[in-house]
Amino acid sequence: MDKKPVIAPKGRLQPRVKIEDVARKANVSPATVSRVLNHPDIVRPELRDRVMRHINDLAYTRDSAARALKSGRMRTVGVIVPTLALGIFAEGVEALQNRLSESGYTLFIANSQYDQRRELQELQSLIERGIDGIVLVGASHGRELRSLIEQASVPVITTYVAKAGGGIPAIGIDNESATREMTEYLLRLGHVRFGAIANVVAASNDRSRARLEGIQRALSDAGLPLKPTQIVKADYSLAQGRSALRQLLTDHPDTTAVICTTDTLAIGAMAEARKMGLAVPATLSITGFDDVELAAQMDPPLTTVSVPAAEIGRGAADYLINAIAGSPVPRSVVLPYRLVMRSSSAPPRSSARPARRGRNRDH
Amino acid sequence: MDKKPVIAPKGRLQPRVKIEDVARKANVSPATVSRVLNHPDIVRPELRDRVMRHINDLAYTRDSAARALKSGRMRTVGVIVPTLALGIFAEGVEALQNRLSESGYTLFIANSQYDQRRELQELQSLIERGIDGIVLVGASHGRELRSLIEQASVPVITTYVAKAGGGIPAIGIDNESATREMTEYLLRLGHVRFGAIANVVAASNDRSRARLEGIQRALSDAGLPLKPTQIVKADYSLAQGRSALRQLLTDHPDTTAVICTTDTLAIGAMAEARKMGLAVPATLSITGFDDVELAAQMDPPLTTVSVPAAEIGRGAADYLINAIAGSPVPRSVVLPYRLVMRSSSAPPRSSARPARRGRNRDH
DNA sequence: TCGATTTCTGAAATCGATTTCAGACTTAGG
DNA sequence: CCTAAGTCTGAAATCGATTTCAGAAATCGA
Repeated sequence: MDKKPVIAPKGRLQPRVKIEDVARKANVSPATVSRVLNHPDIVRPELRDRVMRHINDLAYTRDSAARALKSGRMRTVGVIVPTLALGIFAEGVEALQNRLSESGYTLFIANSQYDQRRELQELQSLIERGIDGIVLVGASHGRELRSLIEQASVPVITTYVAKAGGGIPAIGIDNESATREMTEYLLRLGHVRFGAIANVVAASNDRSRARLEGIQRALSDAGLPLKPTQIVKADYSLAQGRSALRQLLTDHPDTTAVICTTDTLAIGAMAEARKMGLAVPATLSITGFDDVELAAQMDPPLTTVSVPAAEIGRGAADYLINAIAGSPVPRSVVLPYRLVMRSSSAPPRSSARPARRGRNRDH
Repeated sequence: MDKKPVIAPKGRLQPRVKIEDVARKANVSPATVSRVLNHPDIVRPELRDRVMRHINDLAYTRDSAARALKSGRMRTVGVIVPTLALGIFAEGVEALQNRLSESGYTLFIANSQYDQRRELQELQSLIERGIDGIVLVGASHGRELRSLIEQASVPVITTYVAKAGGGIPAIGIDNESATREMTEYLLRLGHVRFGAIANVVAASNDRSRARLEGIQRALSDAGLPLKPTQIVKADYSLAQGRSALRQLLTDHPDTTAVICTTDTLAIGAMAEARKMGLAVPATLSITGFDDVELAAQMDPPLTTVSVPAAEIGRGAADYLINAIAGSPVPRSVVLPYRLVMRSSSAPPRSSARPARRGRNRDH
């Protein structure tokens, strides 16, 4: 009664259909079957159809290991993101996968939890798997990682940043410039007393660090440099946004504008502001970064910076596909971000100097 | 001046270090090197160390394609999710990847956009890649897909549901039971006039369909079956939650409780309720499903069902690792969900019959 | 010291698909 | 009708690591 198929202990139970089986059935050589599959145009149509029928009949699929061995190409790309919990990374990965899939590539995924050591391990494992290309996130990558990539001579691109060191090409936005612009916008509205909430705790989060620098630079240039207590460092979470705002307003009750380096922090800050009875934007302007789906639905809708995550993912895919094929590729791609002015920001109630025009609220 | 390394056009530029190179350097045969790597214990220690040194010197890593070809094992698992945009799937995938990585497996990822045809294509592609196991989502899978899996005799598990047809094992929660409980809770609070907002538009979203059925069943059992106009079908988005609520209240202005099949819809509904000047929960109770991070931070915090996504991901990984190794595996695993009573739900203002006790608000 | 075990190591076959090379067949031109 | 050019197809080598099988070396007992 050996009816129930035992789970194959070593090799497969029903020996896989091989190219030779198809060849025999179709009365041709394995070479011809291979040609039908790989270069259909060089096989006589009627023969091609006949072989095709048998391929379908037997439900034959090529063994990718054998294929990869012979061709040296795995048709596989790997991506290492800090985490998938952030919608912005998930969106990028999804776009990346979709574009790769269209070109017959399959995507390995790994996550580093913002830990450079883990990133290195995962990369090692991916390289051993013979990936043809690798997508990273951010600009902070250790020397070891770079030399590993170089040694493996695998095309690489890093994402979500405008440039990265070590000769690694990048595709993304200029984070510093984005917050600089955002800050300048708030300055133009008439704000003078700022606070910043930044998730710069994780060592490898260069993006948020760049964003914080953008804020600082703009304010320094305006002659209003931030004091350390005007900057609250946080981890990434909504709850941290809440506590950060509370702390900020404890130290500086007269703050009129709070710039956050992520929407999550900003949303947390807004929730806390509401709880503290502060009207947004009347008494407090709050801005975020990322433009997550929820940002537009907040009450009031959140002023933020929109990051073209899907475009980044697609761009990274295209870059690698070209690089793998040996086509020329750009050094780096800087994508435009978009400042999205919504109603969580407005001129301060009692502006030091009156806003330039009467109803210059937003937009 | 051929200094700048041209991107390898066909094969690798610097020919990969092979096992034979190591063998030659160490003055042994390739077989010995292989043994050092795979069965170190059967090689004389001093020889083993010598070979090891050369392996490190040459930075040799095995070609995984050749290895997979010979052994028939890729040490690779694939997952197909509807989308990564939903935090709940992203969280599950992350946990899945982490657990797999610990066991030396690498994860292929693909997404179906709730399209069964795409799911089938991606699966086909994954199977051709020789994956050792596959993780799916949900219970609606076409016959074709099931026969493909059977034919490939690849271990499979489906996630986020308590059971699936076609002999596919599952790990997840009982969605129908969860909404049934949620509905019964609202009934106990004294609600009589219900509305449901369900994202059942996508053909393959069996989870939300099960959730809707749970609501319907509970209300039928209570003698309050939902009329078709009391059910608003939506796609998955916050904006749809808004418009759904508006439509629901247009048709049934006296509704006191709205049950949504996802938090996103519920959050949209809450936003719209606020805009319409309806107090939540005083005049309208709203509940969600998923317990996304934001749910607890809403104002008022959202009553919802918590789904153990990370546990599902880990469980799926463990299942496959065992199944691949030939170890015995459970038929299915039903994980507990958790009803999280927060303040978006309360007894109706003018309950048909008074709530059983005076201050039976929630929890 | 010699033969019998036991322990290690190496030669060679193998996994399955791809591709070169050359041969067989078809078609066109004279 | 025959040769030349062109079109297809098949035999066999190849990719790199693993593993069987058998032989060489080392160990042990007598």
